[in-house]
Amino acid sequence: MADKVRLRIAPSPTGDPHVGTAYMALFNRAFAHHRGGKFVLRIEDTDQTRYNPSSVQEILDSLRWLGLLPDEGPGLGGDYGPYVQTERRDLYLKSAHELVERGHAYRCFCTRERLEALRQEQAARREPPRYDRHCRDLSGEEIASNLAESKPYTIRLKVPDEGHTTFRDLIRGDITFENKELQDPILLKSDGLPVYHLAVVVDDHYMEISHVVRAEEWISSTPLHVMLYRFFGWDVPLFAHMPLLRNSDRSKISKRKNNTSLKWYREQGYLPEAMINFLALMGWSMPDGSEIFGYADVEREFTFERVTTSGPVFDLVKLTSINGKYIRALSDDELFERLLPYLPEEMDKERARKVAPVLKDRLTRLGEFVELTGFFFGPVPQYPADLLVPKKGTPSDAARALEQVKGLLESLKQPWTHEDWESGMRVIADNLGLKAGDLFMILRVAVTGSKVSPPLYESMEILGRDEVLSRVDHALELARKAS
RNA sequence: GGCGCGUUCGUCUAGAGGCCCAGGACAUCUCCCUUUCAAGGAGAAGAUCAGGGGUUCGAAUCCCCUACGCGCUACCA
Repeated sequence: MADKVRLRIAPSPTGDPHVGTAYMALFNRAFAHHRGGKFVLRIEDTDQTRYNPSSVQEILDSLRWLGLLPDEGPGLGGDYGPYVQTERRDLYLKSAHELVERGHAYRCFCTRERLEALRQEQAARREPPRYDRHCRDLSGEEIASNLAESKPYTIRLKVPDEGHTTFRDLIRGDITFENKELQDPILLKSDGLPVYHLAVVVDDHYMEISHVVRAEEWISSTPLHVMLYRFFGWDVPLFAHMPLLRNSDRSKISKRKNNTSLKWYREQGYLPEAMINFLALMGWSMPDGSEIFGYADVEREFTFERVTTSGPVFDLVKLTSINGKYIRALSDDELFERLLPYLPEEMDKERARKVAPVLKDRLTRLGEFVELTGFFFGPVPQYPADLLVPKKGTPSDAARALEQVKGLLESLKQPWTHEDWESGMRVIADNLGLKAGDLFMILRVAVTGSKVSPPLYESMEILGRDEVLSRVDHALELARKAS
């Protein structure tokens, strides 16, 4: 066994970059780098029907965003390329035929129609669907004549019908399958492209992958892979099957029941470091029990012994909570910088810079900033007059209060801070028989258009005297009309 | 159906025979702080460790059975 440590992720470019890809990238990369090895990206695009051309770039973009870029891969260089499977087809073709020559595989001329009919018969008889090995023992003449007629064929593995295959999983221990349970799977499709099982083994061998770390869903096909390694006469890598991320109903995580696109998380304003932290908590834990930690910690501490065997539910609520913690840990300047990509072009950036710190404790995603701060950047949103009315009061109470507040604010010159007007406000409240809180609430609604807002003092200071006064005027008018 | 992998608070998990009548985090609830909402602080509630058998002086931890969940069972990956 080569002493080099090389790990890989092998996503299919079939759609949006998947959260599961990030999950696997995290642990593969952390382990590889922990051991001073390499982390490789390989694109498994042998299914042309599901191929999506923009996908490779998006996978790369997402990995870069998360800080999980591979050392080798398409567009990244490396000595084991090409890193895209369709560019390696000759290798699979050659390998498959090599297996045929050695008697471990055979050409299958069965048509899809025959296979389909077979499946239906089996279903009708309530038998498990499996290939009947129709072409396994074709005579030399039959094969030759089929070939002469250029009948399309696939190549199938000749699975021994005796014995069993065992492999060691670094997370789960030894796993054994009876060979007779395996069908003769197709290795090479009739279009000459390999099926996953062939491609993954050939590539992992030639790319000198030392540890195959992938999702649990691959356990069932691992004996097949092990068989291939042996038939080829290659060293078998080490395997580790990570638990499968789940929907809340415990089924395998899916687009229908979860946001699986990394693009979505980025657009929503989840911080990459929060994403990593959350993903690392799925099926793994720090030896010291800490729950807020970064990629460097994972890289330093990762071991397969600490990986859980049961599939964790992907809980957006917890992710969001972690995200909030990371946002709060940002300095004001950092927060503003991070916010920039989420702000509309026409937004006043200097004002946004002042607003950001005020929002820090209230933001759970960067993408929330705009909706939470609209009143800072445009007119107050429409609100009904009775929003201004104190709990046990009337519209005319509100109007009276606003008149006095207006007078107070007008008497102040710029620049102004809340120290300038706060005591005056309390006097007004006293005079009107209002609680200070009630009066502040009237002002809050006048200034922000809502009973729920960022802190009043800071908001007013950012808005400035003139803007606040005009909003108070507007509120006063509203209250008077309603009186 | 067959095969495989799993099963500790609602969720993520700690736990590798006695430290556990099970600890932490998120969520929930209460209180404090407070001009709202948050944030922060302090508490509460929440798991007969899936169930049943063993092994052992002693089991969440080891073994067996059952149940349940999930995965695979494609010329998808």
